[in-house]
Order: sequence, then structure tokens, then C-alpha cells
Amino acid sequence: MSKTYQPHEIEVKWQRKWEESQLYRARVDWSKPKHYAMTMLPYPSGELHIGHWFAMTPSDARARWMRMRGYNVLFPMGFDAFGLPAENAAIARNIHPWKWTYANIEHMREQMRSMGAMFDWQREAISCTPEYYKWSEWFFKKFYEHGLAYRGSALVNWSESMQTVLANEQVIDGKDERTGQPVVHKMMEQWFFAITKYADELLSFAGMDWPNPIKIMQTNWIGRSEGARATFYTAVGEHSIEIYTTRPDTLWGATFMVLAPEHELVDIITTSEQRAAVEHYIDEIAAETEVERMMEHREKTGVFTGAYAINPVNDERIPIWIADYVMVTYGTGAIMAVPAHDQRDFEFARAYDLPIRVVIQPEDMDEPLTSAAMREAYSGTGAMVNSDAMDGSLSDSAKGRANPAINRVIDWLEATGKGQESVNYRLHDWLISRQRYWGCPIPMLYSGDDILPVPDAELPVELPSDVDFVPTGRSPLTYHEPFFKVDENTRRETDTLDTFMCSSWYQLRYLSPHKDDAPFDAEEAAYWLPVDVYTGGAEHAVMHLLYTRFFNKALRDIGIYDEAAAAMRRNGRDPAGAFDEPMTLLRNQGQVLGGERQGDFVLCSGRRDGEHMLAQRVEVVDWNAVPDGFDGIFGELVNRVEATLQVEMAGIIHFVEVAPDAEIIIPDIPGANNINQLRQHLEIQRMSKSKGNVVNPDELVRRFGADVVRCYLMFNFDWQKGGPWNENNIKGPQGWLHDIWDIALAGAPDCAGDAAAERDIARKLHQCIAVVDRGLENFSFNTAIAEQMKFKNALKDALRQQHIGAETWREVINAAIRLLAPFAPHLAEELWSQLGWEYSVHTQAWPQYDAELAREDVVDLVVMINGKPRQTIHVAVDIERAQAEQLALASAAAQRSLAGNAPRRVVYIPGRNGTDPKVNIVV
RNA sequence: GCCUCCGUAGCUCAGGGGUAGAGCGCUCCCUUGGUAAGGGCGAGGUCAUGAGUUCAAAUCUCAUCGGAGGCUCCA
Repeated sequence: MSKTYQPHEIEVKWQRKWEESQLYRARVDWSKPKHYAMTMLPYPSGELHIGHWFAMTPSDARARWMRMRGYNVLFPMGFDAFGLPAENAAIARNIHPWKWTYANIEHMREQMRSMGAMFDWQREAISCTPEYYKWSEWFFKKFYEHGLAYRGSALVNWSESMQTVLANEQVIDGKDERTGQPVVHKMMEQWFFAITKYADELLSFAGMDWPNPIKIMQTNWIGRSEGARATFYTAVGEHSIEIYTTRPDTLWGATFMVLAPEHELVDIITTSEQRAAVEHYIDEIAAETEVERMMEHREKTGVFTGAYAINPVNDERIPIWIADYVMVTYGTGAIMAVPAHDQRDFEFARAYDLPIRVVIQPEDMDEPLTSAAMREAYSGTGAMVNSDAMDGSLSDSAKGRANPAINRVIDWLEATGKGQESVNYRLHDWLISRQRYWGCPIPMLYSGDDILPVPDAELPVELPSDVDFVPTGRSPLTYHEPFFKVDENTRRETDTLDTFMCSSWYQLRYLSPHKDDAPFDAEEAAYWLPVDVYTGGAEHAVMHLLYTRFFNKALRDIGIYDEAAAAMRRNGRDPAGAFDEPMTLLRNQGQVLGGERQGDFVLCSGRRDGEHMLAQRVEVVDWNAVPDGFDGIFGELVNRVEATLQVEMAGIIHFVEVAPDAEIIIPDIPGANNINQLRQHLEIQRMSKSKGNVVNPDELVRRFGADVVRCYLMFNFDWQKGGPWNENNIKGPQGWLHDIWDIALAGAPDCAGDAAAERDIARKLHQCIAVVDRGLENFSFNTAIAEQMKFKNALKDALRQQHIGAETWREVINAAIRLLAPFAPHLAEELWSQLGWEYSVHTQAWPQYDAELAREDVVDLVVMINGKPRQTIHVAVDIERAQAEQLALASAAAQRSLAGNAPRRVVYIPGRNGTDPKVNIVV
């Protein structure tokens, strides 16, 4: 063999060749089936990390496989390029967001090229370019014209740290999802998208092959519930208070009402005697952060307003309280409290000594349930009691109208005009205003009291480039007069759009990224849409993935797809349903986590006080190499906070404060050492710069080559789960690719070939094809590679034995390289070329699985006694039942066990697809 | 608290009513002109635990324990 596998010598070469020959250019071709594969577009943070590789290269392998199977594949890439980091960089380093962003994009694009992915770069879309955001603005206008975008006043999430409002989806546990800083609630005038109009349709996932957890998360997020609304009037005055309840069958048990502290009527109905108490409570609540308010198991608090309401169903006078356990953002912000049958109301009633009245008599209880006996609310099934004409109605566990009692009460409420059936959603309209500069402008004007859209001819409203980035916390647009001042009476909107708006439609922009008279080309859309395979992280479950579904449905209803539908019909494709969902199949990759790492084993000496020490000397030694008589603290360095080391000795964490002038000795690092160089224990956790466990893909490519990195990522993890990084395991795929190189270039054996051996290698090849196909189909890249490793071992054996003829050998190698091509595209291309086959391996047909060739001829008949395997007998694969049973009964194992007796039972299990036939003899 | 998913070799993972599998790692041997390498042999598993169904359970059912993710005063 002349030469070993040298990835660097071939990878860049082929990347250039592929680009020159436009190998991955995707063009509409109605004569071929289409396949639109897409991975979530990255934010141009500046550096590609291993997570990008993990998300993109397996998706690339699958797209390549589809292509070889005869599909016309579109696999585009772009950048979600608006967002805060660019603006922060502008403030911190006085570099314009555009320059920062574009420099990052150029760098990352180069890094991505090293993946050897089949991205069609001519379709690249970048959301922060005017040619892109012109159409984001245009879509906003379309939404506005169709009543799907509106300006409204709402209690919004305000992030102090970012000086902007956030969507509900961007707030987690009362904290800003990105910065982790608490958010406060503020009433503000903002722009919204009417996503709630689509709530019901978004709950249907018909025909969508999406992961169950995502569907569940979206369903939970939308939070549909069925019930009724009823109107209560205040006992004095004319104020009506609407409540929403899922349990209208318990209306007669309402013994008080509770309003959210922020409810608009609170101020109006509060009596003068109670005003001070109410205001004090509201101030207290306002001072609490959202986080505190959401703490679990907190005591219920509230205060009486002094006002009373009349329960419409029984004209009872009940007190109106306010309490923070009622959320102004859910339902109507007001509830009827039924302490007997709602746990929260029960706790509140007990805390403030409010009456509790049973209105559902538990089914399995003979004695009437009394409030005094209750230790918790009863929410089970039973018959309505104390409810006038409704008494006796059965309330079962069903929700909404399906529950007989609820059904009857709703009918009655509607007949008497006291209330009506109502469906409620947890989902709110999508708040899309952001008080930031680096986002898509909202193309609206304020003229006097009028709100006007910017005319289409003036789109895009471009972001001014000559703004000052000063850390005032305000968007530079708000004091850039040439931008916001249109004329004396007209001011331009200075808020910008949530970047999720830009990423809600990028799958359309890829179709024709530079088109300037429409957001996308209808002919392209007719062919490519919808996206067939979408891959990305599950963290976007209720944000991007819900938004883009909404966006798509809105576009469909506005008629944006009409032209594309017509083009479909012209080409003989039925557009029915084609635009209902943007992505028909979704898969989430897991996360590559930082690997676990042992901390340094240290010996610390100094002044010791139990588990504490002020150390004058810290030495790193081999694991457990503690000198005899050492009386300091020793063990693994598990953590360090500034100058204090946490050292685990005998299972107990000891705290070692290192004196500023202490001597630190680290044998592996020459010269004078300092405390920062000590290596601390790392748990398996997310990679992050601050933890020092980040893996740099450029470095890996340099050391191992892109194909090895690709294969390592696909092989060493369950793609949909992810897992901890363990670089030792990279040797597996590396050795595999080196072996493939050697085997492929070893040349055909110089022999006539043995028929049985050739049959055997063909069988193994086709068994391998079946597994690789199934692996790629199911995103089980690891199994697809493991199977090829196995096949490689078979090839290696065959090469050693020299019993395969030249012709068969070439065919087998040819197929093996095609199987390899999606995974290690450079290596496969190089081998294909060196063996003299025509460019390119990536345009070859995928090896076709042949069940007949994969079939075993001889199998082992397993003789089992009482279900335990005892003996095997070689038999033909197509053995008949009678013969198998006869052979089994005659076997030594059976004879021994039966000892002359007749078997109690004989069970024959035929072999099917690869498994051996079995006979179980029960004695 | 509720909902999903998952517990198989030291590690990462396949499989899945009918003989327990792969890669890496590990042991030992060989090679020392592919050398931060190559070749060969081998060891390693009560398939989390307990019960049930079955001729037969790692596989199906139920319970328990453990892990991951999501939701959570949602009226």
C-alpha cells in the first residue's frame, strides 16, 4: 500500500471541486420527486460550535442519502441574524451591528464549508439584510390588513436587564429566558399577532410526523379548557364582573369571589374602609418579583375589598376579595371561589375563615359531606346538591359539555342569560414589539390619532446606519430624528419586530433569496413546499415551532400561497393540504454535553482547622499518591470559588483557602503556577466557555479531518438524545475510515473466487444495506455506522482469505463506498475517484437492498427444553415444521430430557427475517 | 404535584416474546520500516427491582426504585 488515509489532503480538494461543479445546486425538476430538508438556521454568534456540527452533519448525511435514492434534494442554510448580541457588541465595542454580524457570518460560513455538507449556498438567506426584511415588513402589513396584527394595551413582561418587552414564551419561571434576570409586569401599548385565532387549529397535529413531546408541549402551552363564563354584579353599584370557570356545576357553592390584584375593577369597588389595606396589599404584590410569586407551597394571601357581589344563580351576597393566586393574565382575571371543590379556594377559605359549602355529594359516600369534615377540597365525581333545580345532576370526571352536570348547567345559564359556554386558552396573542434597534422595523406610522402602514412602494423601511450606540437602555431609533420624524405630524414606529418573526418564514425565502418583487417564487414553492424534514433543538418547542406553524396558517388564509397552489395544479400536483403545515416531519437532536473530567488530585498544607485550611502550599500529584505521614488536606479538586478550593477527602468537601503567596506546584505545567491553572472536577453538563469544557470543531477537523468528526458525532451518540463528549471514542470512527481506505485501495484479490464466499459477502452487504437504510430512515445514525463497521470487518476477513473473485470484489467495494458516501462524503469521493469511477459518488444510485441476497441459506435450529436453549442443529433455511419437530425430538438434548417419556407439548417457532427456527419441547 | 420518555457489557448505544449484540475501552499475545501505530486471542451482562401473563419474558402488564425533559396557583 502506497499511502495512508490523509483527510487533509483530500477534504479541501473535494470541497472546491463540489463547489466548482455546482454539485449541490438544487433546481426545480418536476420529473423527479422532491425532498426539502432543512435544519434550524443558526444565529451568527461568531463561532461554530460542536452543537452546530451535531445538528447539521447528520441531517446532511440523511439529505445525501435521500438524494442518492433518487430524490431532488434542497438542503439550504442561512442565518437568523437580527438579535441582541449584535447590539450589545455595538454598545460594548462601538462596532456597528451590521459589521459585527456580517463578519461573523463570513467566518461561520467558512467554518461550515469544512463540514462538507451539501448546502446549496446560492440559496443562502440572511434575515438582517434589507432584501430579506423587506418581506418581513411586508408580511407584517399583510397581517395588519387582515386583522392578524394589532396594537393593543396589555400587561407585558418587561425585562429591566434588556430594556425591552418579551413574549410570554421568552419568560421562564418569571425570568428572562436568555439573561436569567427577573421580569416585571407593565401595562404597555404594543403590537401583537393574533395567534389565539389559530389556537384550535394549532392543537391539531393531523398528518404531522412530529415528536410526541413537542406536540404535548405545544398542547400544554395552548392550554385549551372548556367551561362557562358567568356575570356577577356587585351588590351596590352597577359593576359587572365576568368570571370563567371549568366547573359551572359548582356555581351554587361559590361563597366568595376573588379578583386578581391587577384587575381593573379593584380600584373602583374597594370601599373606603378597606382601601388602605387593599392598596397596601397591591404594593406588596408589586414589589414581589414574578419569581417569588410563583414559589411553590406558599401560603395563600389576600385582602377583602369591602365590596360584595350577587351570585347570579342563587342571588346570594358574597364578599369580593383580591388575592395573588388569581392571575390577571388567565381567563377573566376574576374567579368565583368554590372552596368545597377547588383546592386553592379551599386553602384560601381556611386561611381567612370564609364559608365552605358542599354542592357535589361524593358518589361513594352515604353520609352527606360536610364542610367541617373536609381536610381538602373534593374534586371527584358526585351528584349536585344544594343547587336548587340542578340537584341530582351527575358530575362525572368528564370535562366541558361531556359532563352531564356541566352540560345541564350551561344550558340553564344560556337559557336564563346568566352566562354562556366558553372555551379558554392559556395561550396569549404573540407580543412582537421589541424596544431594540437591531431588528426588523415595524412598517407603521403614527399620524395624529391614526395608525397608518408604510406604503408598499416605500418598503423596506431600512434601519439607519448612522445611529449612536450609547448604553441609555433605549433603542437608538427613538432619538434618531431622521428615522422617526416623517413630517411635523407623523412619527415612525421605533420598535422593531421580535426576531422569531423573521425566522417564522425563512423556509420560504430559501426558495428564492434574492427575489425582489415577492417574498418567494411561486414556481419554486409549488415544487419544494412543504418542508419534508426539519431538524433542530427541542428548546424551540413552544416558540419558533409554534410561531412558524401559526405564521404559515396565516399566510395560507391571507392567500399568499394561491399562486403556488395554481402552479402545483399546472404541474399535476394536488395542492390540497400542502400549505396547512410548514414542516411535515420534525426531529429533535439531543445536546452534546461537556464530558466528565476528574479534577486534579491535590495535597494542601498549611494551617488546618477541621475541614478548613489556610494553605501555604498546594501540590498536584498522581491520583492518591499521598506521601506517608502527610497530615494536610488531600483529594480531588471538585470546585473552586476565587481563592477557595473545595477538595473532596474521604467523601467530605473540605475548604482550602489558598494564601495569596502560597506555592502552587503543577508538574505538567512548567514554571511558576497559579491557582487558575488547577483543574477542577467537571460534571456532565452543558458546554460553556465559563466552564472551560467547550469543544472546538475547527481544532477537531484539523486533528482528525471532517469525515472523522462527522462519523464520530453520528456514531457515538443517539442523535435524538445527545450525551457527554468523550474524545477517546473518536478512535472508533477514525480507525473505521482508515480501514476502509486500506481495504478499498488494496486492490481486488487475485483469484478466481469461491462461490460460497462470494455468496456470503453479498449476503453480508445486503444485510448491511438494510440496517443502514433503517438507521437513516429513523435518524439512528449510530446503528447505520455500527453496521458498516461490522461489514468492514467482514471485508477485511475476506481480503485476508483471498477467496473473492476480482469482479465480485469490485462490485462489493463499489457498493460499500456508496454506502459510506452520506457519512464520509470526502473519503467516499476520493476512493471513488481513485478506483476510477466516474465523478461523483454523490450522484450515484444508492445500493438497492435485495432480500433474496440477504437471506441466509443455512440456519441453526434451536432445540429448547422448557424454554431453555439446549442444542442447535444446522438446517436449511426453509425447513418445514414437521421435519424441524422430528429433528428436535430426535436430538440428543431432547432424548436426554424426555428419557423415554412423551413430551407434554411441542412448540414450533418458524425462523423469520434473520432469526433461527426453534422447537420448544415441554417435558 | 401532573404529563412524556428512558434504565441492556467499564463507556456510548442497538435489539426486543424464542441462543444477549456492535463500536470503543480493557486483559493477554504478536509486530516494532504505517509507530501518539498495526495484527491476533480473550474476558466482561440476574438486560434497574419485584410480581403477573406465557410452553417460553431482557422483551408484554402492573407496581416499586432511579434518571432526563416538559408543565405547574391555569380557575
